[in-house]
Amino acid sequence: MDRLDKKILRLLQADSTLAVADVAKRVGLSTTPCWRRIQKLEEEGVIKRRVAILDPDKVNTRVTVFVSIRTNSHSTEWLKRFSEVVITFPEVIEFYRMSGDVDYLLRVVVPDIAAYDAFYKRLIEKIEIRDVSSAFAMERIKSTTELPLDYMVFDKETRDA
Amino acid sequence: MDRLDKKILRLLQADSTLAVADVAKRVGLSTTPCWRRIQKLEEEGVIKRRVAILDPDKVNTRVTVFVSIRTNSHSTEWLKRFSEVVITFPEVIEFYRMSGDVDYLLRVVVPDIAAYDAFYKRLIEKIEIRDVSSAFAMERIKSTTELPLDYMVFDKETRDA
DNA sequence: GGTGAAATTAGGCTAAC
DNA sequence: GTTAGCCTAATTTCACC
Repeated sequence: MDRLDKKILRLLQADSTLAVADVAKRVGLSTTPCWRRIQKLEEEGVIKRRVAILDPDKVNTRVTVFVSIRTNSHSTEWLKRFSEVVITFPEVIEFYRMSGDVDYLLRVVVPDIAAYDAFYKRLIEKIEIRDVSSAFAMERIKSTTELPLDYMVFDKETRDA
Repeated sequence: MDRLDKKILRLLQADSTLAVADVAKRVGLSTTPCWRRIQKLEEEGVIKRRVAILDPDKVNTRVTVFVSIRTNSHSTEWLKRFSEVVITFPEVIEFYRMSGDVDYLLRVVVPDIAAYDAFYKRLIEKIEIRDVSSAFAMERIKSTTELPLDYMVFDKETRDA
C-alpha cells in the first residue's frame, strides 16, 4: 500500500459509487492500474464491503442510546450467552467489551424512549443483567463510517497480511 | 414505502454491489420497478450514500476509545467552539451530545494507546476541556452500519418527508 | 402500481503495447 | 504505466397488463 492506495481509499470511503475512471482521474492514474489497485485492496480485505447508508430518521431510528453494563460477578457461561443474545438484537449497532469501570458498552438505535424501554424489556427477558445504565443521545453532532487514514503503514507487505 | 422497499433496503444495507437485477430477483420484482424504487429511495434520501467499509486493522486503527466529557460550567461560546474543533479530528468517528451525567460522548479510533495519548494532547491543545474520561474497548463484539428496519413506517408519505 | 422487451450508454474488465 | 476495445449491466423508453 502506498499514497495512491490511500487516496483511492479516501475517495471510496466517502462515495463508493464513483466510477473507476473517476477515481483514476482524481488520483492521477489511468483507469487500468487504478482498477487493479482497487481489486487488490478488495482481495486483501482492506476494503471489506460496500454498503448503502440509510437515513436513521427515514427508517424511524432517530434515538441513539448508549448502554453501559457491569458484569463483575458473572460466570464465564453467562458471559458467553450474554454476547450471543445481545448480538441477535438488530437494534444493537455496536457492542464492545471494555476495560475499566464499565464491562460492556452497547450502542442501540430505536425510534423513541418508549421503544427503548420495550427493547430493554425484551433484552432482560432473555438474559438476566445486573447493572445496566442507559444514556440517551440528544444530538448527533458527527457520525461517519470513514476511518482516519493518517495512521496507514506503507510497506512491502500489509502490516498484518 | 412498503414491504418491498424494506426488502430492498435490507439487501443494499448489507451489500450495495448487488446488481439491480439481483435485487429484483430476490425481492420478487422485475428489474424496471425495482430500479425505480431504488431511485426513489435515493431521491427521498432514505438511502443517503453508498460507501466502502474498510478493515480497521488494515488501516491501523485497531483501538476504539470512548471519551466522556462533562462541560457543566462552560459558556455557549465555548460549546460552539468545542463542537467545531472536535469535528475536525478524523479520529473522531462519532460525536454525540448526551443527556444525563455525561455531556458529550466521542468514539475515537487510533492505532494504539500511545496514539490516543497523542490525539488527546492535540485535542486539549486546541480547546481547554475540564472533565474528560476515556474508556478503551478491549474487543469489538459487534459493529455494523445496518439499521434495524423493523420500525419502518409504511404510509402514503414518508414519515417526515 | 406491475411486466417484459428493446435501445442506449456508461463503465467494468481485458488485451496489447 | 498507457490506450483501445469488448461486453456486461445500468439506465431509459416503450407497449401492455
